[in-house]
Amino acid sequence: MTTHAVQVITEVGAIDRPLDYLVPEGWGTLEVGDRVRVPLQSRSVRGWVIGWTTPDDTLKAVRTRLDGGVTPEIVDLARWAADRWMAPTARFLRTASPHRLVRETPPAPVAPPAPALTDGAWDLAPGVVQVGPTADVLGVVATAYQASMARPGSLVVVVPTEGWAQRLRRRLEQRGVPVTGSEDAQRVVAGWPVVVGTRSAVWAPVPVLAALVVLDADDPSLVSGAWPRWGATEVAHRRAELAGAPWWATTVVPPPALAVQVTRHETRPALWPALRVIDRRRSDPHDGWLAAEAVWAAHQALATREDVAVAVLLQRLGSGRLLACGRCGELYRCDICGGAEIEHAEMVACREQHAPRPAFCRHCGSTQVRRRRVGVQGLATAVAAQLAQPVSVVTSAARGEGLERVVVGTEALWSRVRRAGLVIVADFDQYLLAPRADARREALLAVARAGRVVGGRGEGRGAVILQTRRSEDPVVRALESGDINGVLAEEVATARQLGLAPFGATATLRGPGAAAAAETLGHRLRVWAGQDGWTVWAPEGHVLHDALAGVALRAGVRVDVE
DNA sequence: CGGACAAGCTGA
DNA sequence: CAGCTTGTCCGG
Repeated sequence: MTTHAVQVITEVGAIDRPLDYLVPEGWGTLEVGDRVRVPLQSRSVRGWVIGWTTPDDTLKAVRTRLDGGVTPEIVDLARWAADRWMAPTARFLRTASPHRLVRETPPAPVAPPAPALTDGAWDLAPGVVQVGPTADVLGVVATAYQASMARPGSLVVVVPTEGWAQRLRRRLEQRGVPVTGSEDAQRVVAGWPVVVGTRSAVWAPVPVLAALVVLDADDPSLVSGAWPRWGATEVAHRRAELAGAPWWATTVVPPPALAVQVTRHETRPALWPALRVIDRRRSDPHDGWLAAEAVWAAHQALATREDVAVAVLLQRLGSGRLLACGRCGELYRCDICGGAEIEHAEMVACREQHAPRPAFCRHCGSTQVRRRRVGVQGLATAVAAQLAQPVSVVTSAARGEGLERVVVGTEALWSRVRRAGLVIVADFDQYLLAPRADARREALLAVARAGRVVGGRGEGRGAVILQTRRSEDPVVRALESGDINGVLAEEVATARQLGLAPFGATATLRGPGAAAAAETLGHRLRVWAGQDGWTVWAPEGHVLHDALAGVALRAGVRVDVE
């Protein structure tokens, strides 16, 4: 059968519907997913074939056929994602399409048995596996590789960072597995047995998908930072479903939406780091930034480790402000939300202004207030003085060349420090009291990341020190025990109560037209104003979706579907 | 997105 | 009423 006309999605995102074009005589067939150049008014734009249609002599003809197309399966996936995140299909097709042109395709090797890998397989049924932070998840990859060998096609592995992808590729190569990066378009299109890459790798246009793995599925870098805010874990789930392929995901601190999908727990206390909690209400107020016990532990680590010995973590840059009682050391916290209170005129109140009140300590009644200004730079100076050691500062802005043996920084330091003898979380309360819904999860994640750097509990391993004024907090208690499931269950319960994902759906409207759109939606759904937009809530995803259908993709309104 | 075209404003 | 800006529409 000869194909005479095709439906094309163009790169012009604002159109976001297929336009029909004739296929010139003698071209043979165009396939779904092929890239083409087509005329559009006076322009010539690129696009993707997404289907066939009946020819009509009013139609214009396809100009040229281009390299670098995708598979029909990816076209389906992109259309699903466009619906899910209310964004143009072309956005996702572009993410999926090879960036460099495919010249010639080398034949892909056949996936060989790799005993050095598969002997370590965990033998898990497909699903979401909760693991401890220091677990070696190569066992999950091995399980998936074994499963992929029993089927035609490629195993695609998605990890949060490029560094992790490189290390994983090296380990797989050493075990005799033919592996390629997702950026190597030639090999991906040729159907290499294993493809490893970061977020966008979930779109890798391998000819046939045999199995899929997402490692650290809860990592925020698996969600796009820019609009549309699509998440690789959800895309992976859907892609595996569409392809009928098994998929695995690992998670250390699953958010509620992922926690309810966990099918297996491979976590135990030994996989969490050894923890020391220093309650600063009970330590000497003259100690300075680091409590005496933390200084002592730091000197121990410096004496026993050659490389980076001590990493001191502080969550935020200059902006963090906390009030504490000048007499008993109790923190000023909101009665209603538990968030940190800061000064507003003559009163103190949390960031949401729930219950402004005069400044006095709830614990001891003292009106003596100590203001604590928090910043990495100031902390670094103080730590250098306390330890009498040179200190490196690592933030997302400032990342020096070589590192001293003591490193002070924000979360950005994890990208520089892979091993350390000791991690000191200078002010764990900044996590616990952060005015955000997932503050407790972030707190757990911070310790999980620290754990990866110091190792699990055991002889000769490092430790994590938490400096806090809330040693009785359930999060601190859970981390001490090495079992966070109680806290995770609480988070799920809270999400259920508040109607957060997966028990409800929210989207944020931004841009000049957002206020008007929010006004209209307010008749049917709950709508409230946030810091930089309007949040719309519905009890179910499809209700929200139907309501937003008229708003999304309209000029002046940008919709972020969470 | 970006071109086409209509409607509105300005100056002589 | 030419010449320019601003807004709305629409593409195969």
